[in-house]
Amino acid sequence: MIKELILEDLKKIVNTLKLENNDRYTVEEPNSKEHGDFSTNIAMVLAKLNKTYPRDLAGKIVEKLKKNKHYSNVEIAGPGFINIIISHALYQDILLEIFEAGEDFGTSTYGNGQMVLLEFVSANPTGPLNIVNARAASYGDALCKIMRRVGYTAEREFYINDAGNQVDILAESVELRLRELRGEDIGEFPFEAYHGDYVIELAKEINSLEGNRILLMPEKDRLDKLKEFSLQYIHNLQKSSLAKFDVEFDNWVSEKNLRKQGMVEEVLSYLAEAHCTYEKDDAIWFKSSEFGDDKDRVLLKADGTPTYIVPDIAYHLTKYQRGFDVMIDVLGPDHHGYIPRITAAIEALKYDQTKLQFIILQQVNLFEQGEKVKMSKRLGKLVTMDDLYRAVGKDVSRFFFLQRSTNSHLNFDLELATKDSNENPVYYCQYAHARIHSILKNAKKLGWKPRKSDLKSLDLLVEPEEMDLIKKMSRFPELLISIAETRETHRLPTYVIELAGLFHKYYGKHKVVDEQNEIITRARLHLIKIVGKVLKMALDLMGVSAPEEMKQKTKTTPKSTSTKKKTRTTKSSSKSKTGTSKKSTTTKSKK
RNA sequence: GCGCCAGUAGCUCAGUUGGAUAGAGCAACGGCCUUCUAAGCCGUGGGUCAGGGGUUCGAAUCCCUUCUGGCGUGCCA
Repeated sequence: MIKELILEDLKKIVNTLKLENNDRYTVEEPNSKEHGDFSTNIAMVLAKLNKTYPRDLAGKIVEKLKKNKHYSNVEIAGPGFINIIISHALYQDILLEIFEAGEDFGTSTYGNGQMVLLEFVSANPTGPLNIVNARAASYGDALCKIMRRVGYTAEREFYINDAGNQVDILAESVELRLRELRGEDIGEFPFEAYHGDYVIELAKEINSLEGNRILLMPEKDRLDKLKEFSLQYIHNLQKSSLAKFDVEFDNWVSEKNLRKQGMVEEVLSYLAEAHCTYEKDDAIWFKSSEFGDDKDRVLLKADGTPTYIVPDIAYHLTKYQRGFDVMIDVLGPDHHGYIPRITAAIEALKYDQTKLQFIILQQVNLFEQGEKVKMSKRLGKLVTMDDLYRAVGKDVSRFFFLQRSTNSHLNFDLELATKDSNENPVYYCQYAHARIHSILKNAKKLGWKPRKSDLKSLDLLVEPEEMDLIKKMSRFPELLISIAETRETHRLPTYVIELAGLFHKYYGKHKVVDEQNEIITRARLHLIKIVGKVLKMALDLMGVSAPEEMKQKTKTTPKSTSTKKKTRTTKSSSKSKTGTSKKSTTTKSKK
């Protein structure tokens, strides 16, 4: 909001001064307060072009900027930066704008209604969702919400690989467990089979519903029945895990259905028609190396069955056929080799490849007692999304996952998160929101509720901390746009932490409710109420709740052994017994 | 071997796409609760931005190169 304003003013000045322009200059928020509220490098960028020195050019621009009432001070600094201090009046106007925007604050038409398809999670239906799936769910859902907010028409889609080799193995695994359950000796459980406990649970479920009826069926019927049952069971399992995270999908696409519709054969014939296939060693190959892949890929195995590539290509063709402008695949870390294969096919079939984009979510490493937890689906050793939910809950998980940029590995210390969640920034943000509501409640007791007529006295807000809050809020709309553009959702949690921090600071320094001064109290109530709304909006977009009061869990029973309590007691004891603190410092200095 | 990603404070990570003295949380240390919720605030210490070279007014950021870690490189999905 403010940035755009300054950029516009600069543009006008460039015109009136008849400067050569390359539009390369920017307006930034300097990290040091001494450099003003905003600063621009325009003089440095345009100096050479206009055959002058940065500081000379800056002087001319500053002269013009100074005439604008929006800026209370403008000065030249360093090699030719122009530092701008925004007037209180402009901040107050912006606060009013934010108030008037209400629930629509941050919404925009930036996306122009473009149709976006977000595919994420898409886990194999052979087991419960794991930690990476949880990360994908948190990411995809948040990105979808943000993109909708800035004017895209976005849909969330889950592609179910409910056909192929892995499903056969699942059915066989279940059968073995079922036989075992009914007292048969199955020998050693095969290495290839799925070892997770959920397979045993699944078998129990079948046993209680069907007894040994299925086992008596002829082999083909038996496996089909087991397959069908298992897929449904696991699908429900996955769906319920997602529901706990408040993640819902708009579409579920089944590979099995695509195959039924003859898509596999269609893709094979399309590629053949495009002269992109050949036969070798009894298999049909795709000349993907001609389209940027490392090597050619098998489409149809020697045994006549298709590889996973074929239905996956088919699936992506349906995305194109459904008319999306942008299609985003959110993939796990082990799937980046998959990208050139799919894009090769898209290119071979002459679809617009630029519409298909990929986001790779890097690995999630779990740590327990300082050691990395090895996870293996095959061996059934995995930490599930449900485990995570039980350990830390939805809010902490989602916040945590969103905080990291997609292409950095994420180390998740499960023990730490389970033991004590105080160090989670989630609480810091939620607490800010709860504090605001608490203040509003207290003001209400005095009969002071924010009224529309109070808006006239917003000019009483002049404290630097108040300006900081407004400034931070004013950047919310552009932040959402830039997140939608870059798909970097991790910038939202960062923003919330910053805004919450500014509020906590404000809270510490200024008392909002001043019984002696109703007018200023009312102005401040408006301010914090708006801050609360922006916090809530941002948290909503992340799928994190914004409670109006915090459960005071540290102040409960004396039995409670939370770390916070411990640190507090040690602190107070070191206060009273100075000896202990001295001891600890000496032991430290020895190191 | 080749490809993708990463390497920033003791730990976990940001760093507004090339800007000024590199930040936050946790951990450590010191202070602040008869005052709107101390899950908070204020202060202190902590850095060879993996190493080297280059590009320019200016580099954690861009280019080259070396090292380290993760992943991929299936007629598995």
